[in-house]
Amino acid sequence: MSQDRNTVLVVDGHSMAFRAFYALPVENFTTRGGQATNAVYGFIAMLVKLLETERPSHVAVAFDLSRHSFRTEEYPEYKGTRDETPEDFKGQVEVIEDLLANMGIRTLTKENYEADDILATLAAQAPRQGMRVLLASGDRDTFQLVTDEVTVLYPGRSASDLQYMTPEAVEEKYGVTPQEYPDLAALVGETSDNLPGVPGVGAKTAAQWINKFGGLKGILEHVDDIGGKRGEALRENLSDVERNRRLNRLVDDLDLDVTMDQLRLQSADFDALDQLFDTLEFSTLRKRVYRVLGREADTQRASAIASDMPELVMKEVTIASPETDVEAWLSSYASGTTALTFEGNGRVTEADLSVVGLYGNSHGLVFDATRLTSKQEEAVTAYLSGHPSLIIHGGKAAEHAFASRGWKLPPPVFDTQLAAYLARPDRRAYSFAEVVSQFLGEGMGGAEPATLFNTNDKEPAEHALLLARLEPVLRDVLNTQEALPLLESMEIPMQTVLGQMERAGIAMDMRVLEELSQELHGNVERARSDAYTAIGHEANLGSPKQLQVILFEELGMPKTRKTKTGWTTDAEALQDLFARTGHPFLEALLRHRDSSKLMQMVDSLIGEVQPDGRIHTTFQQTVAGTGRIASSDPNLQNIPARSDTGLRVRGAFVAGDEYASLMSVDYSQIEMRIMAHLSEDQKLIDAFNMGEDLHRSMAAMVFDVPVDEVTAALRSRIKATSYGLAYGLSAYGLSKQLGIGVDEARQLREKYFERFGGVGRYLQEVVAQARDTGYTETMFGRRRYFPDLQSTNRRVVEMAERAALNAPIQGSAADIIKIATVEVNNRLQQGHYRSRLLLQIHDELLLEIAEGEREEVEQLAREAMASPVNMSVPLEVAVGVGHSWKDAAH
DNA sequence: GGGTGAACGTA
DNA sequence: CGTACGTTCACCCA
Repeated sequence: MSQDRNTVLVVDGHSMAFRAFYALPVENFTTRGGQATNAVYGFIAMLVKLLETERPSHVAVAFDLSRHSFRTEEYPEYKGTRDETPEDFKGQVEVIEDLLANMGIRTLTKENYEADDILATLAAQAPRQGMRVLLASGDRDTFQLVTDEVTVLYPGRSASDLQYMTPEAVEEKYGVTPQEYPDLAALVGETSDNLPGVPGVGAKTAAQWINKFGGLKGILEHVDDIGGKRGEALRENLSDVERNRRLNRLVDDLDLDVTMDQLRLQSADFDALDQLFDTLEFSTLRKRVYRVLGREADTQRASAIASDMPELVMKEVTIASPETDVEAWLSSYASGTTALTFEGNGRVTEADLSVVGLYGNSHGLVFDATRLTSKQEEAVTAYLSGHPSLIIHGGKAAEHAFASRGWKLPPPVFDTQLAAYLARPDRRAYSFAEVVSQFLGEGMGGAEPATLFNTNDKEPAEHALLLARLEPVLRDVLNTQEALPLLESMEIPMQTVLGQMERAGIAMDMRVLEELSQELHGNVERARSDAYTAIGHEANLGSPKQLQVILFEELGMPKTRKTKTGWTTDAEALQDLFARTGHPFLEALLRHRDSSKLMQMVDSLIGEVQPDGRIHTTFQQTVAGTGRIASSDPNLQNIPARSDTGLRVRGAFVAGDEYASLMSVDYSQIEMRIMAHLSEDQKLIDAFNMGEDLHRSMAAMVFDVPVDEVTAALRSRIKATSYGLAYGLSAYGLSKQLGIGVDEARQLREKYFERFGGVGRYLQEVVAQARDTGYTETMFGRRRYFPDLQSTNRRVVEMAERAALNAPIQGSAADIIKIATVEVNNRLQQGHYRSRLLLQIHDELLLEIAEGEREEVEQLAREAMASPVNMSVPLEVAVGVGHSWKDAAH
């Protein structure tokens, strides 16, 4: 029986600590004694995160001994441009070494060599012992070490946000293989190492040459064949390039005086760690460190249990040729649950399918969808129409890709992408590689030794095997979160509907768009020339930097609110300046902003119209932490709805030729209703049940006046307060929003909570529970985790608190609409209506209505929308119908 | 060309 | 110093 493979994690200590040092503001990481701790904190946080997510069996941290190495011997200027090590950084490395020693983690150094050479040596050794290797380094030279067995974790935005550099990732980013990367680096140069490259040659050109001539060697052989300025520059700098290549080659055969076994995690000295953490004043990080160290035993047990499960293996992979009996393969091996992968494009407007991989019953099949015999193609068609139980990663994209070859892919029984999203909704990406890495703890190439193939042909089937192995792991995770019903009854059905909506697209009236575009171009030109006249010269009105010069230097206007880079020139600030100065430039500028923004939107919409006269957006099901759907390429969830001109854009979204009208169905105040239900605040529930205007009723309650005496001003104050609260608005924010004093805003808030005390209690409770359990939950059990609540940075904590308090509200609304969307679609299909869903805009569904179906569909939609859940307040729905989206508004 | 910040549209 | 998104532009860097 095969076990989980051992994994060794090797960290370049100096470079990762340095990254942390610059990523974390030292002001927030200083002990009372004045000792800077930002690098220590960032480094340990990064390490703990890796220990948690990757569960390596072996760990080592490599350090440079000094700046001096064999590289500086050859080239004394190596890394010569680096500034003196900052004062605050010194000493932190020693603290890190101290911590590591007491955590039971080996540190490694080698006289005359750099830490990266140690990484290279271990990366060469470990795979020979069947181990997987993770290298954490901020030095791009390590990319040359990447293989199927070796992944480099390279810091992104923050030190703990690591990119997984697999062979695929390196190739995608640089256009060359990991082995060729140092050739590229030699040509391009590395400023941080003081290694100049060929002037005028960037990564693009370098990759081009490498691919054309087959690496640096080939380039040097053909150096005279390269024309142009760049070729000349290359010839002039050959010695630099060759030197760069010598210096960036990592040494992978050092004698390190340790065996792999000595890199296993040793037992920690908790007494010593206690003392260290006390002086560092880390409390939350201490807990995380202890948890991950103490959990080591549990991990072993868990993997022991896992290895008791029947192991999925690959006995044979069939690469389809014209002679292959695909039908026989499918009936032998794909009658049970089958994992399916594909290569191609899953975007609806450019859908395309090339290679397909299947794994079922210990056997793999790979076929090129473009080269099947008609008999094989029919076999696949028949198979898919028999409702096979498929495991897929990202079913919507797969469905589009298969549709491009005329195949109808059934909804998967398990979608690992959606499952990973439900398990951890705050990750920004759910590529197959990342999900495999996170939940299987393996790199993409890291299949079982028994199933390790080196030929690329079999890769789709190997991936399908990984997919099959992923399924029970994710199923288990969702099971413990009780989120399996969310996957099966909400997300997977929703995915199918989203796919249908994407394929349907929405018809555009080009005449309206073109006319609007022309008019807006005119407006922009006029506003531009008015603006130039007002200041007597031209300028780029789209450049905040130039605007700041004009406003605050030339015109000497009072300074506005600060941003990170200067002073804001946003619309609100400009309005304010206009009110104070009345300068005509401001008026023209505001007009220009408005018109050009709209112009850009209209022009980009025109460009998005497909040959069928419709726009096909892409709905993103795994990007919003709260569970909402997002729309992109183009985003149809932010089409203007307020200003008059903006509304004319909505006038361009129309019913298609075969249809009679568009119908908009939306929930009224769904988030407030959810607040009422979840908080069980009787007064708020009463306000809804009064059946009158909600904000009016609430205002009457707060200000203690009869409903018909509520003025528009009072009503809008309460409306703003209500919505603000669901977002965690402060008294300060409320005062700004309403244009009243902070004291007055605070009084309003207090009065509000006097009347609606249950709401305040509920909101506090949500945050308290999030702090306690680490997550919030929607009405349907969708979780969102809030690790930032444990941050030492007050701002970060407060942001997390606001997000936490909003998550169950926004998330429950998202759940309800998902159920309603699926339900509307089901009823439309069961009733064999031609009318169909086109868009989902958070609390609104837009439908295309066939002639004669309007009334029945309205009835059906109303029922479906009201059905998802029984709450203590009714779900109210508003319906509008018209030729265009604008006309369908209500 | 890639990444970031400002600004702004929606719910 | 209000949540959740996506897009655009300018700007800075390499």
